[in-house]
Amino acid sequence: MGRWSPDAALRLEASALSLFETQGFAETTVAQIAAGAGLTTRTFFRHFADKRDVMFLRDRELPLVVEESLRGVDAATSSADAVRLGLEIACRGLEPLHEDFARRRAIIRTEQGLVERNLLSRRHLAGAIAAALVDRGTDARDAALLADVAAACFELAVETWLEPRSGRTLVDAQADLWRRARELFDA
Amino acid sequence: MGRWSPDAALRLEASALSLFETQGFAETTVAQIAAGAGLTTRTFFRHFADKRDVMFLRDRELPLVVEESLRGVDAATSSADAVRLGLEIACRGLEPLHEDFARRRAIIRTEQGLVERNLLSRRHLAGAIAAALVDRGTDARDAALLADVAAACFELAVETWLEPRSGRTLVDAQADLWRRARELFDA
DNA sequence: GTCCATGATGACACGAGGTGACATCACGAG
DNA sequence: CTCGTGATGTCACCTCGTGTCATCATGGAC
Repeated sequence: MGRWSPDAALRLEASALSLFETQGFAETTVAQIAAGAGLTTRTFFRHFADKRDVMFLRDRELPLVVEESLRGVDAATSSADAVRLGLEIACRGLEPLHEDFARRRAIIRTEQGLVERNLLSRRHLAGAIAAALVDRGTDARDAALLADVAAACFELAVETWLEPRSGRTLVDAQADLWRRARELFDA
Repeated sequence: MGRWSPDAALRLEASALSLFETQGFAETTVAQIAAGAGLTTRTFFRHFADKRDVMFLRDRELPLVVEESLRGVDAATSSADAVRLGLEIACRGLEPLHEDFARRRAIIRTEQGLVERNLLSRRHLAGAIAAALVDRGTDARDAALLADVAAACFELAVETWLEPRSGRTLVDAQADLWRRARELFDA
């Protein structure tokens, strides 16, 4: 590997998060972020595709986790239930990160560019879900539809989960929304 | 108003579309787009927030149209059916624009930044739907969920509609997906 | 122990995106 | 005719993001 701290990306993320919180996203320069991590601008862009990307480091593995979880679900389960269960398993691992998610969410909300990037992150999640569904035999079009709905549920669940003093679990909020979706369709 | 052609934005859009098709998005400069429309770079940014935005000029009024359509639906109709019907009405107006949508979609697919921006456009649509639902008495959380699902259906319907030689109507594809979504939930 | 391949980082130059401030110029109202 | 208005042009400027090459510590080959 090399002698350099193996956590350059993490240091950059911490520096960015702190600066964005105090000065705002637009008012913060990539050079400042890099300096805060003891690195240079050029190195920042070796770890992140662009300035916004530093806010989504933690989201990179989520699609992989969900895909993995989904593969572990009994093959006899219906597509819809499989997605619900797979997502539930993945959600359990996120519960301890509540504080971190809340900080990042607060920043994301302040900038349209970050909202956009968050939507892309959500789409990557939907893509992973759809891929896993196709692998277990679901029709491609159905998989895309179901994955999109699932990603929407996930997003709204996160929103509820992060509400100050909501006291609710991510898994719980997720299950609730899933139930609600079914009711809305039956009505 | 002034003597200047009132269609500066349209000229810029046409110039951009043409250049993106021949050279690609990344290889095209805002200065080139502006020159193609007989304008300057500065003027481009008076009409569009950024370089990507020029591809979404036509999407600006869609949320308004959908919101309008949704308000016209009988108040006794269920939320889910209201959204489906409102979207169907709006879709009818888009049918003649098939060619235009296809051109833009082909370009959007080539660039992640444009895909992102397209997701934001879709979110604006969802926001408008949710707002209209809340106005007719739907619970806010249910409205957000339903609007997100509707936007997902719309997106996938557009995708099907634009498939070469699909021969399908946008309204038809939309209805089909809506039906499919219900079936997937019941399974 | 020495030498070398490797991989992360630094240094530098540069094009392009995007904005603020001020000038310009044609039109319509009076 | 004059003046206000609104869209555009001009210029300066900063930041983003990338290509390119140099640097330097590490681990393995010998």
